[in-house]
Amino acid sequence: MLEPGEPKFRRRKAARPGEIVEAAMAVFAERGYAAAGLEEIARRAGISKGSLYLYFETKEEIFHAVVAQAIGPNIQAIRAMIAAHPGPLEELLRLVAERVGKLIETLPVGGVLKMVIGEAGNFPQLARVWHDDLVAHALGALTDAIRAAQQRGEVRSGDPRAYALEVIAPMLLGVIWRETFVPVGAEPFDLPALAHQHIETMIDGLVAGRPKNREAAT
Amino acid sequence: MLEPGEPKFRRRKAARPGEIVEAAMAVFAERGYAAAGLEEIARRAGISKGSLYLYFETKEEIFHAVVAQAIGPNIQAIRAMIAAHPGPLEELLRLVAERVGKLIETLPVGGVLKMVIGEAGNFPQLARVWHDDLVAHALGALTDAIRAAQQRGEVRSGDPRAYALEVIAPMLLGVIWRETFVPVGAEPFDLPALAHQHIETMIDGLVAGRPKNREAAT
DNA sequence: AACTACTAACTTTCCGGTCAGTTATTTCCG
DNA sequence: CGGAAATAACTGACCGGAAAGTTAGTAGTT
Repeated sequence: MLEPGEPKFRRRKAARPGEIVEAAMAVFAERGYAAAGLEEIARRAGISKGSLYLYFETKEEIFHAVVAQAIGPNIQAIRAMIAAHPGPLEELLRLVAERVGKLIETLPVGGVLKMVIGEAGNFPQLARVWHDDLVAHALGALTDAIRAAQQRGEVRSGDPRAYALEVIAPMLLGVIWRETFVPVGAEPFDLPALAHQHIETMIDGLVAGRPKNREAAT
Repeated sequence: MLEPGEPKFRRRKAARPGEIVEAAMAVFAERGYAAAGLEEIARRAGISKGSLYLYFETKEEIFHAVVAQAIGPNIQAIRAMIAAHPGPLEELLRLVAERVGKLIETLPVGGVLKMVIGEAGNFPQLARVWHDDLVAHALGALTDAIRAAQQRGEVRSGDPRAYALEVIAPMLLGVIWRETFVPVGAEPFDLPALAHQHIETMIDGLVAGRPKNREAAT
């Protein structure tokens, strides 16, 4: 099991926190906060439970780090989308669909989303951070873009914030579906295809003075 | 505190199970499964912890009862909608919007939804029941209606199951929003209004050979 | 040889579950 | 009809296990 010259551990102070957060994200996503054991997080991170406490004070602090880490890259993606949206709304929506469709396929955002939803009652400050730093930004940017398009006469009237929710909801629910029901035998959704189809539907429903597509594009 | 003739408890065998399930639903919805304490459930139900075990074997059984109870009335609502859908798709969609918009305002379905999402990893059989008995029915019925409308040439081509998800997603996400982010200060959505606006948007996007609304209706 | 990242066994706390005893209610008998 | 005996709904103190958190000592590293 252990080679003679093989040390039974290595000192790698710098690399530990990242490894711990990554392992914790996986376990939290699978089990939820309460049912996630520190022993298992430590095992997956390749260290002992005691070592966790060299880098984090409590379990809750690990949880915070996981949520914070899940926010970071997404903020980047949102800023990038905002920066690229001066054109007509159609373009922005298609861009959103493509980016979001790919993001949710790759990043483990689904598991974290489940956690935040499930633990919002127990850790309100966490839900607040997630909302203020990520969700409100994303929804706000989209709302602003839709409101601007309305003022240009490009989009029908109606609550722009509600329109923004309508745009992103199927993708998010698709992620939740994948995490919740697919493991118990439900038919999965092709998320990028869903995103694409939904945006085309919404464009035909939203955009004023535009000939409707007869066929949904591939 | 206690009047002389006032008994310190009453024997009300018949009424207990319902009261327990109702109290448990509230606590589970607030705290999630693991963080919900039997002591608190008992307190809110007006009995002692020991009495819980006169009516349920384990905590998990209480949890199952809560989920089952949350499914029941919704199944009724779905069957009613299916029964009333022979007309054109527009009518069905408006009916769905109205029913769902009202259901989610009144029933505590949001809390249960949170639970099922959050605990799907720990109780797969629960997620399976929820899916098979409720979600798959609802989505399937809507998918069938959309597919039929496509065959009548009433609705554009595309994956009908994805269209069904697109239709219901904003309402569900609105409920999740209310349960997750509104308590920490997020702007709430007017759910019936959201449902109505979304259906009108989807109709304009989905239905073929139909003049588009210029204005979103009230 | 000094330093400290790291481990593993330990302590503490909490909570689901149990049970012996208590009290409201019903039944039965005088 | 009234009071005592029987019944079972109910309580609350207790138990055991699991998991968060601690620490004394070990072993890589410099």
